Amino acid sequence: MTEKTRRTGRPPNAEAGEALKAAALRLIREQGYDGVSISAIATAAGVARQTLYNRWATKADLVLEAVFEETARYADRPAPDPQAPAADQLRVFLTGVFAHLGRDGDTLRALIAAAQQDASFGEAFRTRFVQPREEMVTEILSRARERGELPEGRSPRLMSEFIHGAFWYRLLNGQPVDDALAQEITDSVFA
Amino acid sequence: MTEKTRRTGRPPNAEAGEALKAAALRLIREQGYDGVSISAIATAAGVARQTLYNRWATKADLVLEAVFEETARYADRPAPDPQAPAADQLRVFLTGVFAHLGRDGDTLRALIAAAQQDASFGEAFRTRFVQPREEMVTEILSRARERGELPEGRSPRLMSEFIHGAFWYRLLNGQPVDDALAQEITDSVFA
DNA sequence: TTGATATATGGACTGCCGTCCACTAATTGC
DNA sequence: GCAATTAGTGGACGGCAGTCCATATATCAA
Repeated sequence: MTEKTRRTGRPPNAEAGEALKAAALRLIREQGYDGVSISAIATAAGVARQTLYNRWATKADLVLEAVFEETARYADRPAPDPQAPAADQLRVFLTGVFAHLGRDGDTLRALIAAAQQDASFGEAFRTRFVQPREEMVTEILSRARERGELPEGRSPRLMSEFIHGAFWYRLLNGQPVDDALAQEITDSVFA
Repeated sequence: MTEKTRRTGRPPNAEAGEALKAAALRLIREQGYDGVSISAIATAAGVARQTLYNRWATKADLVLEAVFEETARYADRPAPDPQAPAADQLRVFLTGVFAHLGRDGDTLRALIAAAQQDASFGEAFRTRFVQPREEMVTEILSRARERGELPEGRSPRLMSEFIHGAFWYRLLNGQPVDDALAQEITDSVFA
């Protein structure tokens, strides 16, 4: 259904898009998400403000894409060894996620806030960011269930919601999201 | 330390404050939190914009106070019977909280978002709203622990974080926060 | 070459925010 | 009554958001 290649018209300038994403990440790390205006990003990238709007509807959409590519570049997710004990898999996974939050937690908090204020961005954020991570945990727990490592009466889906809820709650309330929490969560789920 | 009564000067017009809170709640229910500007609230209340700023630093501070008084008016919290089984206490408490979210969940989501964007409001929101509710659950679970109703190896504090995290996560991701979730959570905590 | 199509730019415009100011109004202390 | 103090009003200001537009630019199709 979708046209992969446009047949005509001036092609988008790829450099402009890359410059915008790079400028957004740089400025936000320097001045915080809310301290950076769309105008400032466009100016820093050396393009017109309208060019940014041509690509993304909001600052949040731009930043989501930039963060997404950034994490992919650093190969953020070493897939957990499916043979290891499920508790270890979960702890390793959470440790990795929490380490990322230590670097970009403020940006993620800002994106969660943006998702509450803009329904269309919220949809994109959940689809591209939230659900995949929730499913990774659900999958670890489902394998654990099959191998009898997860105590009876615990639904992988509900446990995954609990786990994500716990660190969202900590993140959004300014509490530490660290290795100790990863250990506590893991102990609690498999106890 | 704080002076309770001012000795001199024109006294604040109590009606203006009440009119602002009432107008804020009414407009937000009609048009959504982000659809209502500070100017619109002041206009609807029939006062100058500066009068609103004299009382509250941000729209979020005004709405937090209005919601707070509103829930107090409707006597939102029938204290759970401390003699009942802890599982029942928890389920009743969660059912009550979730019913409130059905009415004002959108406003609460907006306040959580505002707390991420304004550190000073975040502090007030957590102190006045989040912590008291977290402590209520912690207390129910602590009593359950003393009476041997809470399985060993489960910290009331961590369980309370899990519980609140679970419904925050649902609320912030547009998933249902209903009686079924209250039942699931209760079963899971006491299973 | 010419026309159709799509992007890039700079500028304009409205609305709101947060702040500030001059002025008026209400209250207390002397 | 009068001065000091605080609250309320209306208006101004600069900054940013989001939208729109005229114009220039780049590419494809005929």
